[in-house]
Amino acid sequence: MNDTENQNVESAEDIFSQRLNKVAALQEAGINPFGTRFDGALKINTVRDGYKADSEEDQPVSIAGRMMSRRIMGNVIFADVKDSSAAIQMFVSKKEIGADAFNMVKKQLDIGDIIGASGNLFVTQTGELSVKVKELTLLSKSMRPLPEKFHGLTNVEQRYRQRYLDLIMSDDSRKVFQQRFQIIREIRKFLENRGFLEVETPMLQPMAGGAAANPFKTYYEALSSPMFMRIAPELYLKRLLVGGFEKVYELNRNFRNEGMSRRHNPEFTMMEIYEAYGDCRSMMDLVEDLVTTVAQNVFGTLKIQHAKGVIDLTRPWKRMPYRELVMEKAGKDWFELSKEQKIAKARELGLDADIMGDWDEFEITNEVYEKLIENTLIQPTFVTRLPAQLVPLAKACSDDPTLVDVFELEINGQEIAPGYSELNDPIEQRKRFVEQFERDKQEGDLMSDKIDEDFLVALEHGMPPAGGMGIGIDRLVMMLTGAESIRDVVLFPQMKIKNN
RNA sequence: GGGUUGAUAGCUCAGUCGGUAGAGCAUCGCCCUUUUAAGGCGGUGGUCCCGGGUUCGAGUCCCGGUCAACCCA
Repeated sequence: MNDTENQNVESAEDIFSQRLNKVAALQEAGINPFGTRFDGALKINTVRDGYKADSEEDQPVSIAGRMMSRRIMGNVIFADVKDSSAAIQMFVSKKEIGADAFNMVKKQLDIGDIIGASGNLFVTQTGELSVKVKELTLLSKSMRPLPEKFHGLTNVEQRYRQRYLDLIMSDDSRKVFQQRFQIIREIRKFLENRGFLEVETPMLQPMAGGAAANPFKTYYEALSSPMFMRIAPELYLKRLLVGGFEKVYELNRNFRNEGMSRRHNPEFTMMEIYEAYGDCRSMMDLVEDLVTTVAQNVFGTLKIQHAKGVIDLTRPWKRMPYRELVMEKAGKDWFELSKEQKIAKARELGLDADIMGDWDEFEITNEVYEKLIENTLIQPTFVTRLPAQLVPLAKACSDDPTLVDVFELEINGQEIAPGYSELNDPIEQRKRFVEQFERDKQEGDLMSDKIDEDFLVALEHGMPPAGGMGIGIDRLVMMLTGAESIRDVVLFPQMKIKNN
């Protein structure tokens, strides 16, 4: 076989096959292409920060990371290496490391390989801080090519399905997730400092209660019994209030068997907080304090830039009764209008009134709220005193039994957190469960086929008055990072299975 | 569930009126000791998302489907 033929055979191979050949060649040369532990590497940002420009002495460093790009200049190679903290340029010269090692780097290494390198820091003619490599160790051969270096991975679908590539290529994307987990850490720290206990309650439940949502259904073989993935931890956390835990929270996954959208993922992270002897006002104070502390600690500011403008989290946040917001939008006399007049007015306001014929009046009012008011609440706003029909698990307002003593925190036109003065009257609670049960049965909702008797028995033993609150962590992260889609703050968002 | 838009090389994208499938990056070979979206010369690489249809001929036109993004419910 002559040289030309050899070249053709080799070049006809795809990239994966070429890399298999390189792996074989490396093993032949006694080099493990999938290396082991590598000690002594500094984080690259530490290396960069530690460089002394005016020093005459050698500045030896050791780094480890992924080779992101490479420029071969004959007998010298420049390569950019990136770790979780930063990137730095390596300078590899034949003179420095010898012909064999140099040829290994030139012929057997690829962009995407994970390497360890040690050498001395210096600055190139063009002013780039670099590591003059004395020793280079292959830590893991990459068998597949990285996305294009300049544009990165822009295919949205692929960024979600192969998140690791997105994380390798996009500093912005990686930063959002680092911020997400910082936010969660700061939340835990904040609550710890205020004496809250983080608890864990069942995700696998015999009945999925605590919210109005469709659960995922599964089956427990050992008990021969259907089970549900939880839609909320609420009813278990309240049992803990009965049990004497006074300040508890849970921060973990909920599951709802509903559609996916820019704002919904079927599994999402929820935090619920309960404080005995508090009410929804103590919860408003708490969440204001919590969110501003977290924003300040993670982002160093209370002003968050969004597509629609700047959200200013500076306290105190606006508190507005629901009815006043509705009257601002739909007229002072809204609540005196008859149902027919309300429908006419709704039509006037631009809503689709044709579908409202068999609605209750509170539903028409709520349509006005949801369609015309909620998305205008960009700056943090506590919407308070909601109609009792909308919120079945809260205490009534002492001065008006048709309203409940709750809030919904709206920021950037989205509901971030609902908070309640929790219902601790077991007789009233039972009444509402029964009403709900009857209503669902009429509507043929098969999911709520029984009442949570265990929970009612717990309440009947006495639950202290309490404030409770839920925060959708994904939406909070969206709000704080300026993300427009929940898929940009969830590492592995749910996707349809793709058959090739 | 409905509407709109999209899917072409590993990645980023062109592809005209229906007539042999293109570029840049990556990759392979050669040159090159301070580059940094390095450069120069020469190659390899395609289930044009899938399945039908129209046509002498389909990446392109028509029908059905899959996946995705956005909007609406």
